[in-house]
Amino acid sequence: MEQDLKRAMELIHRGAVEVLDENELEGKLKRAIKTGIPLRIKAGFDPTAPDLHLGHTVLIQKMKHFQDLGHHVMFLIGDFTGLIGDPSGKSETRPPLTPQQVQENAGTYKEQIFKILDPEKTEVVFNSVWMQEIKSIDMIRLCAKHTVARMLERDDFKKRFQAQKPIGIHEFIYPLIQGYDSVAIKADIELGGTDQTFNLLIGRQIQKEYGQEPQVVITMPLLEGLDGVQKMSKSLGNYIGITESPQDMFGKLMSVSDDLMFRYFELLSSLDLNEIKGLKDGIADGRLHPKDVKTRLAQELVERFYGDRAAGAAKADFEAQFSRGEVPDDIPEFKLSPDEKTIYLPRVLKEAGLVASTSEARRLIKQGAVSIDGNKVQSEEIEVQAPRAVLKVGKRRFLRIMRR
RNA sequence: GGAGAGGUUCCCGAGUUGGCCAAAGGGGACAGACUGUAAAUCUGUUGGCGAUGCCUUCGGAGGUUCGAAUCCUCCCCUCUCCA
Repeated sequence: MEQDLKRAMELIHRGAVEVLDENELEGKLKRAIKTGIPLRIKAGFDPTAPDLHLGHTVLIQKMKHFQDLGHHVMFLIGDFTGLIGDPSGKSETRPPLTPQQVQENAGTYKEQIFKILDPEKTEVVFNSVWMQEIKSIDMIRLCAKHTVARMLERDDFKKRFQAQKPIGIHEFIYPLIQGYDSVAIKADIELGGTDQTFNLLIGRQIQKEYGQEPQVVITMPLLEGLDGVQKMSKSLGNYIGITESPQDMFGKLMSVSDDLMFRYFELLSSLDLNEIKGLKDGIADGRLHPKDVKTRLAQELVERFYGDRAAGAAKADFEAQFSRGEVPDDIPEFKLSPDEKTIYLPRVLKEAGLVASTSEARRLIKQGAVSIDGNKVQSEEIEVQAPRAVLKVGKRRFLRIMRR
């Protein structure tokens, strides 16, 4: 019993930022071990963005830990709260998703999360199920359990309030509903990113109001995106999606800064902290080259989603393209008619989707960013003699020109 | 309901005695040099168009004018104070 508890506490704490409250967690775990009744673990997700990225996996890995410890993991899809949009300053009330869309998104979610979680042990729930039924008067009673002053304690609201930015009343409802979800599913523990701390804590309070034992809140760090500063998110475009190709995943990982690489090691890899420290020291005293260490990270993560064969291939492709400057095999093609002797490059680049506009193409040509078969292109109108030629724009955009 | 401030290009933010404004500056992004597709640094680009010009942009719709982001009218939205 002591052994089990210790093991559980260790695993649960790995990577976690905060556990509120430690004693309550221990109490719940003890009870679960004693009675054999698993704890109910809640984690909520937005219904509109079923494109999971590595940032999400930090949380999903933690869910997995609980699963491994034998607890009941509930993957909550906030299809009702999704209509409000989590307050972030720019979010707005969103048009309702149709039941079909919700189901589709849920299906996509499942495909993705089951790369990590055990489908047999994961319950997927939708908060529209109980929120759809709630009566207006009950909604108002729910609102009555919180005050504006306390709502304004939330960092995001506080900042906007002080900056005189608009705050919609409906945005106050979001945390309340999220809290009510915990009541509805009788959550013992809720997991979330540190940005969710406020919402998660409201869950505790609301549960108490409804006569339940308050959930334990465990927050996980937010993974920085590729820029190394802002949190990884699709809308910022600084993400690595878990459904991206092994090549893209590998390449994006190789492009992160050395500092960020260690953050990724810490939050995403399965290496223990001592090993990571060893790598860091190795680089510091020159025994290891940072690039090799980064390669190891990229390989491990690609392997997790695609297996070692694909990871090896991704690595080989990467080195061929960037270390040796070779042209990748799998590049888009553009077919010329046999009588076309010269081509107007901006048009071709635009039609092939390598640039957004002919103006952009012209600028890039002027800047020396475009080459054909390794030779820099000087003019917009070029002759193509060989039956096939490779156009390159910047470092990673390729196009094969072929004759029909 | 009343009074005031404000809505500018991807973002922030100049510009409102009408022309010199496709619109300063910063950020981001992209490209070039240097490299390890790292960081840092330096340089350039950053509405569209087969293009020394033309077209579309400054919350929306009209109007004044040879000419409007800049002036007038109405409308929409945000914030502050008062009630």
